[in-house]
Order: sequence, then C-alpha cells, then structure tokens
Amino acid sequence: MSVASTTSSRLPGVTTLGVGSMDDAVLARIAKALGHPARIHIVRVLLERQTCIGCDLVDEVGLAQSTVSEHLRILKAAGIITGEIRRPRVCYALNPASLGPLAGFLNFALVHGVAAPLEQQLERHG
Amino acid sequence: MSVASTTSSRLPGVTTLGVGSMDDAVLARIAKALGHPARIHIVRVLLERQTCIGCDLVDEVGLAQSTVSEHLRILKAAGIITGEIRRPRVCYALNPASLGPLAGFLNFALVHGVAAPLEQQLERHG
DNA sequence: AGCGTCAATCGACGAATTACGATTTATGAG
DNA sequence: CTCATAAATCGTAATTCGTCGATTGACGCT
Repeated sequence: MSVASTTSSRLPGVTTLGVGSMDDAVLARIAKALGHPARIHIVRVLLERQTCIGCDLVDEVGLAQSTVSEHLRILKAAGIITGEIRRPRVCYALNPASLGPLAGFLNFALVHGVAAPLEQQLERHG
Repeated sequence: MSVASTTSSRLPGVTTLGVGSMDDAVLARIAKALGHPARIHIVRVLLERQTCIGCDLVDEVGLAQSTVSEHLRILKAAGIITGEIRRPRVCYALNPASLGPLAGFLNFALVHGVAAPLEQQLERHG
C-alpha cells in the first residue's frame, strides 16, 4: 500500500514517504508522550519562548516540581525536548524534528481521509 | 504570541489559527488516544481500506477480541473513528477531521520550531 | 424457534501512570 | 566554608491502562 511520494506536505522533517513507512510503535511513542495536558502545555511554552527555561516551567504548569520534572523526563525520553545541563539549571528546548513522523502520519490521514465521502462513512460495508 | 494566521498549511481540517487557540486538554486527549501501537495500527488499517471493517480488525491486530473492542472504544470516545452498527457487524471508519487539531499543532511546532537555536540541539548530547 | 456470528461488556489482575513531599545532588553566591 | 537554588530521584499512594477469558446481547439464517 502506497509507499508513494504522495503530496502530503512540505513541512520540515516530514518525509514524503507513504504512511506505510512508519512504525506503529514509533508513532505511538510520540503520541503517548504528548498524551497529557501538562506535557502539551510544556511543548507549547517551549514553542512560545524558544529560549530555554528552567524552573519557570514549574510555575507555568501548576504542578509540583517533582511532577513537572517527571513530565520533562518523559518528553526527553521521547526525544521531543532536549535538556542542556547548565548547573544548577537545565535549559530545555523543543526538538521539532522529533514530531515529524507523527505530523506526517496525521497529515497523511487528513488528506487521504477526507477523500472518503460522508456517505461512505455511513453506508459502505464489506 | 498566539493567535496569528501564520502559514501553517492548507490541509483540510487544519485551522489556520495560531497554536494558542487550541486547548491543552483537547490536544492531549487526541494524542493519548493515539498513544498505543494497536490503536495506531487500527487507524492505519482504516486508512488503507477506507471501507469499514468489522472483525477483520481483530485479525489485523493480534489481540483478543475484547481487547480490540476496548481499543476501538477508546478511539471512538476520542472521536477518531466512527462505528456504524449493522448487526451483527459494526462498520468502522476513520473520522479524519478529528485529527485536525493535533495535526495543526504539530505542523505549527514543526514550522516554528526549526527557528530554535541550533547549538542547543547539538550541545545537548552529554 | 434455535443456531451461529460478531461485538460489547464484565470481572479480574498486573503493570503503568500521575501526583506529591521529602531527600539528594550539584552549583554558584556570599 | 556555608547557604541558597534548581533539578533529579526516591518512596509511596491513588488511579488508570492493557489484557484476557467468559458472558451477554443482537441480529441474520435455516
């Protein structure tokens, strides 16, 4: 099925390979790491102030320091953010390229999913 | 920053509003629903054969019927798939529009994230 | 009516997640 | 050296997740 250079988008980091080229586990890992409001919030903050932040994150998301640290660990483990140690601080930054696979998958689903007429979604059967 | 009609992409379902217009909880909910290999796999299968499938999904993902049913329930609850009851079968189909918010957020991160200081990403490995 | 098929639900159980406070580690400042 | 600060880690509790087998429900057939 379609390992074709089908349109998709020309977003940086998004391969134009078909959806079949991506591994379920890879995509799930990224999605799972983003699957918490606090972590989405962290990514958003890192997006706004690209300059790294340290403990400001703790103030931003209204959770305990240890909890925020854990969320940062999860994001880091997924490769979504980077943490440059600068004792006693740590400079966090977004690693946008890591989002490429999931973004590519979703874009693919978006452009190829709408091709199905509404009636098909309600009427078709095998 | 926030609500700007910045570029992004012209993918269907992706609003051109800024990243600030999306709620953390909404994005996290979609991401969480996709945060499992089996569910990614289901979405992919639904993408390939847009025509809905019933029990074929159980064969596709190699899990018990009740487990697959649970994954389908989660995807349905997140609005990612639809299930048209056609006794004794159920016709599942992708609801691509539901992926729009997350796709938009990731695209935004992708295009706006590359501007981040390069040295941080290189210096990071330690 | 009775059977077969498919999907949902129930109950169970271990594993993982989320959250917190307390502690520890590592610096830089005074 | 001592103190303050920032981040990670530890221990722990509550909750959620993932998975399964068994059961139930709802049809279409014969």
